Amino acid sequence: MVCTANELSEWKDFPKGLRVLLLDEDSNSAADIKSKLEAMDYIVYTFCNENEALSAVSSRPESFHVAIVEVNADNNNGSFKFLETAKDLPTIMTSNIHCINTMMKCIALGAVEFLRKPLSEDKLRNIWQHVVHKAFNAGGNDLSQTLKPVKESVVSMLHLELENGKLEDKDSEKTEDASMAHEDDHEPSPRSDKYPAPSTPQIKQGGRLLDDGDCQDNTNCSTEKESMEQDGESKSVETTSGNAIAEVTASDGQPQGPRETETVVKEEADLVDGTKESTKYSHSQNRSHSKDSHAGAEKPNTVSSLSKVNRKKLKVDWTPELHKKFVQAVDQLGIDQAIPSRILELMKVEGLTRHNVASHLQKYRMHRRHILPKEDDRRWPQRDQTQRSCFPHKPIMAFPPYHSNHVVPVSPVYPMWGAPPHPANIQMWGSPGYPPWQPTESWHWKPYPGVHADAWGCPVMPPPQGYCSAFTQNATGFNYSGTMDCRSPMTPNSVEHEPEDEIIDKVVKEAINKPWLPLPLGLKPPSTDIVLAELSRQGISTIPPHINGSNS
DNA sequence: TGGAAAATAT
DNA sequence: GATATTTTCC
Repeated sequence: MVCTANELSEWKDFPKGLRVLLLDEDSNSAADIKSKLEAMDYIVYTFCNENEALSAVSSRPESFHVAIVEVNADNNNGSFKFLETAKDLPTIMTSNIHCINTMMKCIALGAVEFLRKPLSEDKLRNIWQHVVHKAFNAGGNDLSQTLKPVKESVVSMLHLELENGKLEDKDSEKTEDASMAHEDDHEPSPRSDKYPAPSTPQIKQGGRLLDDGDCQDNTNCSTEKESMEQDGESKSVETTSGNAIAEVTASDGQPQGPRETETVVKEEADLVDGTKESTKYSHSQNRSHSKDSHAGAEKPNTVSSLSKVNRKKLKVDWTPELHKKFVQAVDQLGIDQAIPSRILELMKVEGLTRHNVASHLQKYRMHRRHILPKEDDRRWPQRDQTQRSCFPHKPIMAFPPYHSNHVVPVSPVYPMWGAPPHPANIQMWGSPGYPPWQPTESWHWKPYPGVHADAWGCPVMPPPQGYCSAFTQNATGFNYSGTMDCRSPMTPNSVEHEPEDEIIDKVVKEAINKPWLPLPLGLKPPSTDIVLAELSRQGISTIPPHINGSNS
C-alpha cells in the first residue's frame, strides 16, 4: 500500500478523530460515554433511538467509523435491529446485562464486541481496533469509503512506526467481559501473525484459518506432520477457546495479501460455554455470512443453533478460486509431478492440508478420467472400424498417466469435470468456454505447445509417411516409450490379466510396434488437409467436425 | 507420503 | 440419493 505523506497527515493522530455513533437510550450513560470518548478525541454522535441512528447511518454512512450500541432488557430489539441493519459499521454492543445469550446473539448478529457497562476509558479507548480490523479485513470490494482512509492511514502509520521499531502505544488494553481471548493490542504490523483482531470472539470476518505452521499460539504437540495438519485446524478449535477467530496471516504477513489466499473452510470453535460454534472463513467477498445473521435471528439459544451447524472439523470449500489455485499448481508441477504435498506448497493457502489437496486431487483425477474417455468414446468408434477393431470399447490405454510418477506428462487438456449439479461447480470444473478456467486449462498443454485437447484421442487417421517419421521422432523426444509405462497392467508378471487387460496389453504392443498409429499421446495431429486426404484415401468420408476445429 | 476406498457430511 | 469432503488404510 502506498504511503503518502498526505495520507499520513490526514490522520496522523489516528485514532483521534474517530467518529463514533453512540446509541444509548440512557441519557446519563450516553453522556458519560460520550464524555469519555471525547476525552480521547473521538468524535461522538449520540442517538437515543435506533431509528434516528439508523437514519443517520443510512443517510451518511461515511460519517461513522464505529458504533457503540447499548442493549437493555427492555428494548433490545432496537439494538438488534441496528446491529442487523448497520452491518457495515463495526458495532460494539454494551450493556448492563450479562446474559450470555444476549451477548451471543449480539455477536451472532455481527457485533464486533460486547462490552459490559460501565464503559471504562480503557474499554473505550480501544474501540478503534474494530475499525482497523474491519478496514483490513473487509475485502477490497467491501471496504467502505469510510474505512479506506482508515486503512490507508494506518498503513501509513505503521510504515513509519515500524521504522521506529515499535508501534505506538495503541493502548495495550484488554477488554474484559466477552473477551476471553488474548487480544491483539497492536495494530496489524506486517509481520504480526494476526490481524488486530478485536478482543471479542468474532464469528464472522473474513479470516484465515490456522495453518499448520502458523498455529502460533497453539500447542504443537503433534510431532507428526500429518497430525499437525489436522491438529492445526482442530487445534484452533481447542486451544483458542473463547476466540472464535482463528486468523493467521499468510506467510507474507501483509494484511492485504492474505485475502486472496483465504481458504473457505468451516471451523468449529469452542465458545465460552463450551458449546461449539461454527465459523466459516471465506474469501472476503463472502464476508457477509448470512449464516451468522440467520443464527442470530433465532432465539436466545443461538448457541445451540450454531453448534449444530457443524461439529466436524474444518471443511474446505473448494471455491472456484481455490480450485483455480489448485489447478494452477497442478499445471505448474505438471500432471505427473502433481502430488498433494507439492500442490499444497504451490497453492500457499492457509489452512489447507495435504489431505485436503490429496482429496481434491483424487476427485480431480476421477473427473478427468471419467470425462476424457467419454469424449473419446465419441471418437473412437470410427477408429475401431479402421484401425483397431480389437480396441476396447474405451480407450483405456489412452489414459494419461495420472497416477504414474515415472511417466512423462502426456497431459491432455483438463476437461471439465463433467456436468456438475451446482452452478459453482460448473464454474469450477469449467464448462467449455468458461473464462476463468480457460487460461488454466490451456496451461496444461504447456509441455506440448500447440497440441490441442482434441488431439487426444481424436480419430486421427494414420498420418502420412512424412508425418509418421516426425511423429516417431517426437514420440521419442517426449519419451513416449514412457507412455507405455503407464500401462502398468501389462507388466510381464501380471500374467493373469483380465480379458480387458489382455486387450490392453495387445493394444499397447501394437502401439509400440506401430508408432505411426494415432494414439492419443497429446501429439499434434497432422494438418487437416493431410488428414482429410488420408481419410479419403482410406475411404473414410465421415469426419467429425471437431477435427477441423482442433487443427486450425 | 500418495492414492484409493470407505466413511461422513451436506 | 447424489455429491463433496474427510478419514482410513495400505
